[in-house]
Amino acid sequence: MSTAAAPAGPPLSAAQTRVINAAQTLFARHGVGGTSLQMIADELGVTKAAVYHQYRTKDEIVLAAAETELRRVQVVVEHAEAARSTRQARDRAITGIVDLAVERRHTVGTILGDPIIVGFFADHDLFRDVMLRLRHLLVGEDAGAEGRVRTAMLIAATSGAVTHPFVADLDDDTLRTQLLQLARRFLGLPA
Amino acid sequence: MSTAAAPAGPPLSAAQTRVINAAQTLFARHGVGGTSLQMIADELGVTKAAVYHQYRTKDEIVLAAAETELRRVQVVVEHAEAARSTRQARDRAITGIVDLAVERRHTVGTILGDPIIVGFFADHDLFRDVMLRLRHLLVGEDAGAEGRVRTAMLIAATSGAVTHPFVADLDDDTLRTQLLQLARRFLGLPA
DNA sequence: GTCTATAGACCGATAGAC
DNA sequence: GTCTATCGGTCTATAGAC
Repeated sequence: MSTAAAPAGPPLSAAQTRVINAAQTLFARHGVGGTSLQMIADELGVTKAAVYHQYRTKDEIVLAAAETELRRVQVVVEHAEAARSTRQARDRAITGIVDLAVERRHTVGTILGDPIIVGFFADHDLFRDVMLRLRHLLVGEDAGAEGRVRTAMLIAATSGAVTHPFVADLDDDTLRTQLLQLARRFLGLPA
Repeated sequence: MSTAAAPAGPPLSAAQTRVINAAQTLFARHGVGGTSLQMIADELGVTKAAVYHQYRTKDEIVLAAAETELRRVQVVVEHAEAARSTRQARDRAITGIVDLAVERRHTVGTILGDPIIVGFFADHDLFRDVMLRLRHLLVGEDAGAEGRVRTAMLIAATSGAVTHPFVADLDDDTLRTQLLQLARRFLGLPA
């Protein structure tokens, strides 16, 4: 359905994956700027030097953590693009991002909203590519300001609502059901 | 229409207001954890000691910055509660938060989403009070999970969408018009 | 209300042994 | 791949002069 973009970087080693997982947890809890390499090392039970063996700078860790999150969205987009009809594609896209937001409700919102990561993504080719493809799936060919605002609202609503205190005591299934239903309605789709 | 809550704290002096304004700008750009007192002092053209003369700790600055933002929402809520009909009240609420989000599109999203500020608000009485009253205005008496998710989505969509790259090149008026229209539709109101 | 100067902890990052 | 030890710099916060 479209030329698949190359992955954002080489696959992560097991040790790198552990570093990124710890970093994402801490980024969500303290923000990117409030998370130190010492905290990441402590979370893993190793020393800072061991972390520096996997990544040469903190910025590399931040970028890898952001791209790991982005790649989850990329997978959803590519699965949707492989659908047989535009109706099914849109359905897969909306279900996929809702699932992702609920599954990662304690991390996704805060990480993607962090100003440092927003800055990293501002000139990030893969980020732009994935977002454009997601928008195409959700609202079709560029519908001007209305389509852009609508997509931005849906993405912000989905990834942001899951961290709101109002929904803190809802279990994952309830949250997912409600999010999906309201997201569909927002796009003017049949429930 | 309801018992007005007391303000979150004493009014700010002119010097304190300058500190908080500088802090909010930097929080939005670098995150709360990534903003130092030195950066705030530099932004104001004074030394750190001068800033410490206004606030005794960095936490006090963070809290005051968060409460300043919260109080803007409180003003919107109280103006809406003073309406003569529930229909007018809901209209004022939705218009007010959209206006607020657009007016402060470069700060509001990142500040209210920052994990450190989310933590401050987790046990914050005024925050809870204002959010509950806002929910009551938007979706009426507690409608269970559906009403909670709906309110969380609308708040996240409004405050989060304004920072999304998709809308970066839209002028304030266009953004406000589209946001308002889509927010109304999301609540099932006539356009 | 602003300054200089400083204390003590922690920051990101590196060197080199095992 | 992990460690100890260390570098220079920045952090929050305070003391005290003007």
